[in-house]
Parts: sequence; structure tokens; C-alpha cells
Amino acid sequence: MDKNLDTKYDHLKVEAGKYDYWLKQDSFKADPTSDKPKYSIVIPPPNVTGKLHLGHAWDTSLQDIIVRMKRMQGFETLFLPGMDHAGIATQAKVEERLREDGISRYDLGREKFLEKSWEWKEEYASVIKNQWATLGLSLDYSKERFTLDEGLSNAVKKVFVDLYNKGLIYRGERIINWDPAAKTALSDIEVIHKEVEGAFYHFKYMIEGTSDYLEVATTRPETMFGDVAVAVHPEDNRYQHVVGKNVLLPGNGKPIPVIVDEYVERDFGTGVVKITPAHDPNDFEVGNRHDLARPVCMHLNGTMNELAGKYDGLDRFIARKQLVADLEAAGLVVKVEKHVHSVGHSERTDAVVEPYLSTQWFVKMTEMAQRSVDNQKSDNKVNFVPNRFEHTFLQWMENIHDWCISRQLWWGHQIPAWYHNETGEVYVGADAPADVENWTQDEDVLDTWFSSALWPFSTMDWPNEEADMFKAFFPTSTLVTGYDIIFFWVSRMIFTSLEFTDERPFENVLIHGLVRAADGRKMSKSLGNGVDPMDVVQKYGADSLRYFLTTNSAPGQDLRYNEEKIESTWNFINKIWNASRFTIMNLDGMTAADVNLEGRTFNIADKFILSKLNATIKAVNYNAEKFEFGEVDRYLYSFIWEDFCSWYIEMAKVPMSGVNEEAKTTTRMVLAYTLEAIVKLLHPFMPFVTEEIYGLISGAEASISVSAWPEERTFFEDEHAVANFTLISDIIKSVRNMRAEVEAPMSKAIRMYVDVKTERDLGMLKENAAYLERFCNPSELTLNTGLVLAEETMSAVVTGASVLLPMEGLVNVEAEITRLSAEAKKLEAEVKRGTSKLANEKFVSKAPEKLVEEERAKLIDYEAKLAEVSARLEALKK
RNA sequence: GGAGGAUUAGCUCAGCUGGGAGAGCGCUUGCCUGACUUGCAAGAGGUCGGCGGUUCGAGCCCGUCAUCCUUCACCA
Repeated sequence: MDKNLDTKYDHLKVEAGKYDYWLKQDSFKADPTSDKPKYSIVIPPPNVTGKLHLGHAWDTSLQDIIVRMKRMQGFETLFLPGMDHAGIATQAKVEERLREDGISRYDLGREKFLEKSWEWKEEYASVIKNQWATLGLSLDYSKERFTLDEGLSNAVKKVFVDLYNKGLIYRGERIINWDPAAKTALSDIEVIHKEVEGAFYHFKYMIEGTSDYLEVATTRPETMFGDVAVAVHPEDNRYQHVVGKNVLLPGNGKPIPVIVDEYVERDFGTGVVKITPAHDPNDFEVGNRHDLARPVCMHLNGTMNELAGKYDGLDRFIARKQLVADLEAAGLVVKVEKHVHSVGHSERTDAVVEPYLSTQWFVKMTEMAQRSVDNQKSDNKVNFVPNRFEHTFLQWMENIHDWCISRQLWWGHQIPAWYHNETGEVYVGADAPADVENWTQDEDVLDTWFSSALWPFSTMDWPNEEADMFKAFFPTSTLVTGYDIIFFWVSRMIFTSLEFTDERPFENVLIHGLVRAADGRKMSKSLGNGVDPMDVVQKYGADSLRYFLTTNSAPGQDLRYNEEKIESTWNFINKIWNASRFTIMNLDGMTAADVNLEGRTFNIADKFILSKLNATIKAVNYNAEKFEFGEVDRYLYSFIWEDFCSWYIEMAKVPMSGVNEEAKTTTRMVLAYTLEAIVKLLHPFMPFVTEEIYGLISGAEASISVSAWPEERTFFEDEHAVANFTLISDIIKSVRNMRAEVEAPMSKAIRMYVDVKTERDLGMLKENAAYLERFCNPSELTLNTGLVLAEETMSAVVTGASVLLPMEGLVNVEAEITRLSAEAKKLEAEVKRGTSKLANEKFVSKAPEKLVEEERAKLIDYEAKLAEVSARLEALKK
């Protein structure tokens, strides 16, 4: 293998071929019979309706991070891929395609239409799989599932039949949300409510046999052909005299009774409500109470039917317009007010949803919802991250309505119910009745969420509870999804799982937000502000995209797309690339496999970086366990860029340019050891580039994806490590001070020597021969400005006296005085702050002792610094 | 009407159990220093939305107000 890296990180070159390599190695294959502890994540199955968007990329990247980390940490890890048939959404797409050819699904017939739908599915499934590969998701394709697979379909049937037999599924005539475009029923949450400017129409309902009338207001005038009564409140004195009489429907003069019902609010509108049981859920209830008829006045496609008389066949909105105009002409309109109200729209077709009387299948929710709520108080609870989403979930569960699950579609799981051709008897079963020729199966299919509700266990070969998959990987470990589908999906998985397996479907559910466009708005097709993740990958690489997506927000928060940040992520990777390049150039053929740190003599820089590395690994582990990947990023970023690149690599240049071979070997080992740990820690986030670097420095044959996670390892006895850490921190601070004083550029290593001020620092330096090598050769101490340290300055350093560099001609004295004055001012403020804090008796007595001690130490430190700065200032002023 | 979130540097956002405000980008100044100018070094910039409260101590806890956003329900 070529052991050199280009000067520049080329994401396209680095990412090419890696995914195939992983698949070839079977790196992602999970063995359910393994003895190892198990970890499993099922992918939220994307709809086979189209390509993946940035939201998917975010969601799946999070999962892949968790899964790759767990795999490296020694778990038998399953990341299960799969897709959702997405009933109404896919059917709408297929129908749209057919429409372009001028045909409808009815022209084709059910069977042919389903063929077309399967073709569509295959087409988009392959697009999606390519996108998963591009993103580098470590999915086990041998376990791939689709919601319409035979196994999953059997699970669906079993659940339906069992729920029916338990009385938790029923068929009934109810007001449902009707989508006249798709011509199907919808569940409540598939309806999107939008504020629409409509009108409040006030009509005269003439009291039969009089010239008096009741004023009735409505937002949907066309439904009056379904009116069977008008209602007033039983205690509304304004209308007692007309109760029991008839009023005439303005549209056709038909008499209907005036009834009383508590449902009417006296203060709203006119206090008179038209009752249309077949077109309004509240009116339906009123109708039931009063045993009223339930005439339907519209066809399924949203046009008026024969009840509407002359408006028969007209679209409901055209009929509304004409009806109002006609009534206006007839003098039956009191007024028309503008009225902003929310109108339900179909989530998929955007058609205005019509409340419509229809016979449908429902899941009875109260008992299962209650069980889910109770379960959250048990040890089997689902751990929501962030926790606040548990309240969202509970609240929804506590206010839930029955779930309408039948859909008048073809693409989906056909309902396993048959009706007897003669008796009308209902048969529900996984298999068709024996004398099937006498029966007709329900034409409808199930809500697509009915099958996704079973996803965590139906994908694990359930209902075979003895299956290896089920036993090994269910309940799953973590589910990752957006807060927008807690109701649709998360909650339904929870209650079905509890009902059928007595287990939670997943231990944790990590909730993330939405990806927003750069302007803060939702990304949407209509706004044209969407960003294709594949374009981002092309430009910056999947590694950059993944890192950006997963480290730039806190759990549960939305993420604004920000190309500059992706760019800076790219720069970070380039930085890692070049640190690797430096390392490899200096390893002289050594690999991480050759590293043996036992018994080596470490210099201060080695101790520093190894201690820091250990602290970083701990912080990464701690935060990753909490899914705080933004925090993980901050630890990794500063460790890599600051500690490793800016300090360790710079300091490593000293021994590497020296003559002490042992010191060089130690440095090489520490470099290789640290870099290997770095790429492993980063691998879950940026799998491609870390694989590339690992291949060059690890000396290992296998992929980094199956390598062992860096262990927390304390090289030095605790105090020693801490002491070293403090010492190097002091030096770093001294160097920083020096940089501020001397405007000329200098190598960091050299500056470390000239800035030694105390016996302790000096002692430390003497211990570190690699540095002293250069220190003992004053002729090399030529600064870039041409300044050479004089012999007397050298001896001043060695005796530990305070050193003042001869800065004349090197430093702008005026500017330096200004700067030092400012610093002195800051220090004075600090001293003042510390003094007053310690003078506060309450602080001293109530605050933890440790803290008070720290304050005292800090005060002493600041006082010393102030004295020093003042002295320098004085010296400069002379 | 119910529930939840946001408000921190010019911009985009972090800030985990209360103990001296952080990052990236942008900006200023100086540098091609033997991995990296996609870089190096130094720096400026914040009464943490307002007002109360709890506390020795509040960006963080409590109350309240304001602005923005989500979501559920209702809307004859």
C-alpha cells in the first residue's frame, strides 16, 4: 500500500469504493446466535415514494453513529434496513404517473395496478439503497424487510385478526375524514388543518306557515341538503316558541324540525345550528341522541348527489357558490361574513377533507392507550431523549380517539375480512373461509401505519417468538426519529408492541428535529428551498455531511442547513488528513500495531497528549451514551485541533529533528497510538476518511469498522497525570503570554525554552532531554527576526531569575505599553473580584470549601501576575 | 383554549446535576514557521429578551411579561 497521502484531502477519491469494500467484508452482518451482548436498531422505513432528503440523511446518520460505535465496543450489532409501502402516498404517485398516460387505476383494474405499483417500488427502492450506500450506512442487507413482504403481511393479518377477536377492532358507520381526491378515508392525524379565509353564511330558515325565520349560520352551505333538523339550546329563551315546529330548508323548501340539544352554544353565532348527521361529527352525535336520519348529500368524489336537486353532479364548491347566489336572489340570505377558520386538508393529496358518513374499520384505542400510559411508570418504560417528548406522547395517548384503519385504496394489506354474499355475515381470519366462492373479501386495505406499527418485531420474524432474530434483537435498543412522527409511528409501535409481545419495542427513542433551510423555513418542494443530500455529498463528501448533521444541534432541536458549517467541517477533515500526513511521514514505516508503550520514557509532551487522550475518550464515551453528539464533537474537535495538532505535533518536531533515537521512537509510538485512537473515535461520524487513514497507520488487515473502540487507559498514576497536565498547561499559558509580547513569529518549541521562569519549570525541562537537546545548543536559538539570545540571558534562565527578553527593536514599545496596561487593568479587576468575594463571610461559610480554596489560590495567582505585568510595564517605560 | 420549544458575540448555534460566558463562520492585526494559506499566531466583540423571586452565588431554578415558532383540540 502506498504510504503517502496527498497534501490535500479529496473526499471523492477517499469515499470511492469503500462501501463495496465493507459489504464484501461482511462488516455489517449481525449474527443473532452470537454470544456477544446485542444491540439493535431498525431503520425507520422510508417511503418508496421518492428520494431521500436531508431529514433522512440526518436521521440515518445518527443511527449509523450509534451502531458503528456499539459495533466497535464489542456488541453484536444489528442495523436493519427496510422500506415502507406507504399506501396512499405511493398510490397517489402511481396514479399520477398513469394520469400522464391518460389512464386511471380503474382502467387498469386492481391486479394490473398493483403490478405497476410494484414496478414503482422496485425503481425507488434501488434509488434509496444507492443513497444509503453513498451515506455509508452500516446496514445488514441480509435482514432487509419491506412492509408488504410475506412475513410482515402475515404479522399484519395476525394482529388484525387477534385484535378483532379481542373486540379491539370493529367495523362501524361513523363520520370519518374523507379525501375526495384519493377517494379514501383518512385517520385524524392524516388531516392537516390550515387557516383558510372562508365565509360565515347566515341564512333564513323560514318557520313553516309563518313569515318569521330562524337565522342559521354555516361555513358549508352545500351540506344543507343533508340537514335533518335545526337545534337550539334547551334553555335559550329566544327560541322556545319555535321548538317542535318545522323550518323550511332554504335550498329546497323541505320542512325539518326544530329540536333542543345541550350541544348548542347559546353565545356562538345565532345560537341556532343546522344538524347534518352525515357530514359533521358533532351533528352525528346529536342525530344519534334524537334518532334522526342520516342522509348523505354528496358523492365520494366530492360532487353533490340527487339530494341536492338542481345542484346534482356539481362539485361541492361550485354548488356552494351557486346555491348562495340563488338564495341571495330568493332573499334568504341575511348576511355573508368573512371568516377565517381552519379547514382540514389531506396530508397526501391536499384536497379539502369532507367529514363523511361511512362504514369503516376502527381500532378501539382506550384500553391499549391506557396500557401504554401505565407502562411508562414501569421498568419496561420507553426512555425518551430528550425526556420532554414523553409528555408529548402521554398527552396524546390520554386524549386519543379510535383509529380509522381502513383505506379505500389498492396498494397495501387487504383487510382479512370476508362478507357472505347472501347472509352478509362477516368472517375475519388470516385465511379465506373454506367456501370462499360464497364470500367476498373486503376491498379495502389497511392504513399504512398499521403495518409500520409492527416494524420492530415484524422485521424480527415475529410471530415466531422462537426465531433467532426475535430472541436476539427484540426489543430493539434505540429508535431514532423526528418529533413529527411521534403520533403517527412511535406511539403506535409502543401500544402494539405492548399488546402483542408484552415488551416495549425499543429501550430508547432518540428524537431529533427537522432540517430547516438556510432561511429558517421548512424545506419544501413548493418553496423550492430543498437541498439534495446527494449534491452535498458530491461537493463536500458524505463524511462532512454526516458530521455536520449530527454535531450541530442539541437533541430535539431543529437544525438549520448551513453550507458554511459544512465547509468548516470539510476543513476539519482536511486538518485531520494533514495531521495524518505528518504522522505517516515521520513514522519511518512504523504502524500502530508496532506500538508498545510499556516501559518507554515519556517526555512532557507525551504525557500531556496521552493524559488528554484518555480524558477525551472518557468524555466521548460519557456523552455518546447520552446521545449528546454535539458535546462529543466539541471534545474531539478541540482535542484534535488544539491538543494534538497545535501542541503535540509542534512539540514532536523537537525530538524528531534531534539525534536521540530512543526519543524519536517514543514520539513515533505516541503519534501512531494517538492518531489511531483519533480515527477510531471519529469513525462513527466520518467512516470513509477514517477508514482510509486507518488503512495506512494501523497495520491491521481488517476494516476500522470492526476494530476495537479505544480503551480508557491511564498511563500514569492519577496524580502524576494530573500534575503533568497542570505543568504542561502552565507552559502553554507561558507560551501564550510570550506570543503576545513578541510580535515576531517564532517556533513554539523554541519559545517554550525562553519563557521558563521558575525552578520548577526548569527542573521539568531538564527531565525532558528532547527539548534540552536544542536548549543546550545556543547557536540554534536564532529567532526568525534575527534575534539571538545572549549568553547572559541564558544564564539568567538557568538560575531561575526573572527573564526579560531584549525586545528593543523587536517590539513596538508604544503598543506594548498599551497592551500591558490593558492587561494590568483586567488583572486588577480580577484581584478586586476575588478579594471582595473572599471578604464575603457568607460565601466563605456557605460555599463548598474546595471552591473557597480555589478562589484563594486564584487570588494569589492573579496578584502575582499583576505584579509581574506591572514590573514589565515599568521596565518598558524607562 | 391545552401542551411544548426558542430568545446567549455581527451570523448560525452549544453551554450536560447553579460556582469566573464558548465554538464555527465573519471581522482586526501579523505571518507561506521543515502536515495543512482548506493554514499559523495574536486580538476585538456578549448587563445570556424584560421585570421580580429563591440562593453566599443564577445563562441555568421559580414566577411574570414580551416576541417568535411547533403541536393538539375546537371553530354550527
